[in-house]
Amino acid sequence: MSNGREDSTYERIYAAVCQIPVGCVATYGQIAGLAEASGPRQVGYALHALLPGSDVPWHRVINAQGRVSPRSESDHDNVQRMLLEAEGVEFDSRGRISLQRFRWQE
DNA sequence: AACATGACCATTA
DNA sequence: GTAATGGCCATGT
Repeated sequence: MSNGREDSTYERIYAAVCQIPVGCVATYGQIAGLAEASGPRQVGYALHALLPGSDVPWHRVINAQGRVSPRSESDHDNVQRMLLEAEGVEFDSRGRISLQRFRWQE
């Protein structure tokens, strides 16, 4: 455990993900830049560690290919697509998102 | 301390 | 357009 205030890299990543507006998506590399993370790998790692009981919209984070990243369990990726569709994000016939239209641009 | 793993990205074929 | 390789760094054993 740690003290009440966490200055970990994860905290910055969570904050960046929370900043993503509804109906938009962001890539791991983009989050890494906003969160000042050392690399996109740590973003994915942070999200994997945050899964249970988090108010962070992790489903709005996708990879640079505009696709949902395949994680250990195949169930979760299906959920992510459903959540995005519920927020207004449209998927391609192959389950791909048009970054040109839905990518979060500050 | 070292090794192996991981929800990635960019380049190359 | 897809598939494969190397490099990035933090985490757990």
